[in-house]
Amino acid sequence: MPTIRDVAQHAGVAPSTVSYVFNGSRPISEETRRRVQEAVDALGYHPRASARTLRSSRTHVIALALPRPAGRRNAVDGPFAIAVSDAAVRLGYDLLLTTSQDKAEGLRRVALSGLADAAVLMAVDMEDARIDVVRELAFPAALIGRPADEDALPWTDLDWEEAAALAVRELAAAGHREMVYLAPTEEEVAGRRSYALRGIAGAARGARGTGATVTVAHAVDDPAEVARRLRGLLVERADGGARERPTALIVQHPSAHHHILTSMTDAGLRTPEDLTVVVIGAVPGDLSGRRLPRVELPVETLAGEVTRLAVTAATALRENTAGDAEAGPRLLADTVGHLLIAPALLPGDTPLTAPRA
Amino acid sequence: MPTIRDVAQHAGVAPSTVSYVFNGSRPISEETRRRVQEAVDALGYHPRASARTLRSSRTHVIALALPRPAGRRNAVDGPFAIAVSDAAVRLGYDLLLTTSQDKAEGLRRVALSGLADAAVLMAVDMEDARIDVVRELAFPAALIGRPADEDALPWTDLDWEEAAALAVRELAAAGHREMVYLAPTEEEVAGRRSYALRGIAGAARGARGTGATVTVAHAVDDPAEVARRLRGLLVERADGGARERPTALIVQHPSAHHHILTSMTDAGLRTPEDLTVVVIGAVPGDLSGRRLPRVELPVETLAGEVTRLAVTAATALRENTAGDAEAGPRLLADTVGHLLIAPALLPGDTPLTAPRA
DNA sequence: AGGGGGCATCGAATCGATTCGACGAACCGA
DNA sequence: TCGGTTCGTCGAATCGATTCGATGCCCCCT
Repeated sequence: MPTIRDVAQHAGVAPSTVSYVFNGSRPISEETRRRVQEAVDALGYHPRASARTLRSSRTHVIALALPRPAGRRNAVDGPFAIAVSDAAVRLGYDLLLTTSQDKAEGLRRVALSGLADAAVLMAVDMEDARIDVVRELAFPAALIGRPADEDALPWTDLDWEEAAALAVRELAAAGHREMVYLAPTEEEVAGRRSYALRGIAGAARGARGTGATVTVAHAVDDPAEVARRLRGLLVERADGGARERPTALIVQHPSAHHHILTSMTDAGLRTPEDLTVVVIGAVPGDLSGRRLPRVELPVETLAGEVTRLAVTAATALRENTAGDAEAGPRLLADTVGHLLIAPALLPGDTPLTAPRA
Repeated sequence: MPTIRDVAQHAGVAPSTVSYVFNGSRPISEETRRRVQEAVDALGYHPRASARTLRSSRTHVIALALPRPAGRRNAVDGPFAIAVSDAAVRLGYDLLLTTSQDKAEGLRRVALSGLADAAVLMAVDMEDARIDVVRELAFPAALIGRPADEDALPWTDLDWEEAAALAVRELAAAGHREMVYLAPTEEEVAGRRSYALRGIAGAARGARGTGATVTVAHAVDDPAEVARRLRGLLVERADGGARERPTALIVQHPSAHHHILTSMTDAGLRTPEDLTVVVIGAVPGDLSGRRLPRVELPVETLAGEVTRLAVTAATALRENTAGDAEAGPRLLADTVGHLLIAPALLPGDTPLTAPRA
């Protein structure tokens, strides 16, 4: 494998000159540039990433920290990982995928061994151990998901609260009085997953002042069990009919999106005849069955923005901490900012209007 | 950030001694080992990956080459990527995710710049440009998917042909005479995707000698269109009833798995009353609706094996080419071997037996 | 004619680990 | 007591780039 010395020799210049040709940090004459380029082509030269990194302490790699709570499979992790990778490539970075059972361990190792310039943190909890890790190490990072402490690090997220509120408001405006909010699983709520708590809060907020009532139920991964819960809420009516029968269902759990129609069929319910169904957080292009009204999760947008935020943080840290050891943590704290994506309620094949009175 | 020199100084030994403590390549006294360990803990030392790599030319990174044909979203890519990452971590490697529109470009860059020790290639076509790239560069690689040239590189795959044949045979044995094989999309067949071609071939093979007839139809991503095709094949009967009505449906397209039940509902078909449905290549735990009889795609197994193959190839190449420049390509050609996973037909909630005569 | 200032390039130091040859000490057998 | 091992450690070279100070050259202005 040829090195920069070989190229220099072949072109009749010094190695440093070849380096300048590559990264343009000093002026180079057109003639020299051409000769170097010829040598590069002739020898098939490609710079060794490790040498480059060792000297310049830049890796051109972004780490994606993907926590993997044992056994759980998440429908959105994969698309997100791929979208972040695409975004990174567009910005001239490669992506290192860090999955570890222990949420913080892999991330700490990657940061300490200098494998990446910045990190993107997925599936953020309200209080997330990884946030403490990157702050302690003064490692540039950006989050997909809105943490409780909004000023700790740059982040971007869909405005889940407004998404849920929007769905409730629109359904109320269309005449629904009783709705069911099928929220993420109880485990996710107990784990203080940001999007789960905010979605539920938004549903309550959206109902306020409309006169509509929203009952929160929790999803499970098993379609049959979802069907059973739906039946309990919508058909058998535990309260014996003291309240009106719900006419709208809002589904936030990603794994339930896939099979909600099947679960409804199992429960003996049809849409839109018996129930208007709105999906929140649908992965674009991933909707099973008929196109339901929905708020999509803007995967590409979020991935693009979070990657940009991470790169910006890395750049800011590199440029502003030269010679100032204290600047790092301070900088990460108030750098770069946040981006909350406003939800849009997309129409489906079925209307929002309430089923017959 | 402390370096190996700082640790050496703190422990009162030479840097080389610290290195030996870390990677155990020479005997170290218990006393020295303890002192070094203390210094490491006291200073919070962690070796810099780039320096390590530069000197030893080992990265402890595996690249995952994930081709992204523009616009197509694949339900299995994400789970595979995550599973390969898990497997890599278990073997002491990190995973670099390489997605590029142009299938070979990212891979070539990663190999040439020495970012990884080996590559795992996903979504392999029968003839795949990336195979030529890694062979040309003598870069250790293993494939998920069975290429036409089986001896070019190590690979592992589900035996799709046998999976389809198995499903057909079992259905025939249960009394079905006419079946529909809902295969991957026409684009995938035209692109010579390995699993698509082999599945279709297997369906034909499985029918041989059983007296059963298998009609191949192609899936599409749009559930409504799938419903229309099912109706054409199973209800409206283009041939005007010259043949018996199909009683079994085998679904191989991963995106159709999600919504096959909804599509059937739309087509006015029920299972098992009207039609026995078998799914091939289901992602474990991802089945929507009732648990249909199925051959699962052993994602964890395949990911684990392909990672092992890639690491083995890297090790073999490193150990056997010392001083022998010609050995590389030759070694990759006949090293390590293949692993074809035998399919298992898992029972669902519904039996395989034919609907009423 | 002489001095000042850019421009283009060179040479050498440097990043932080690994690895190999050498060397002192301890131990063994003859 | 002496030569030969073995064990544990050291020192120095090395991997392949980047980066900075120095330098030569040409041009322009006074």
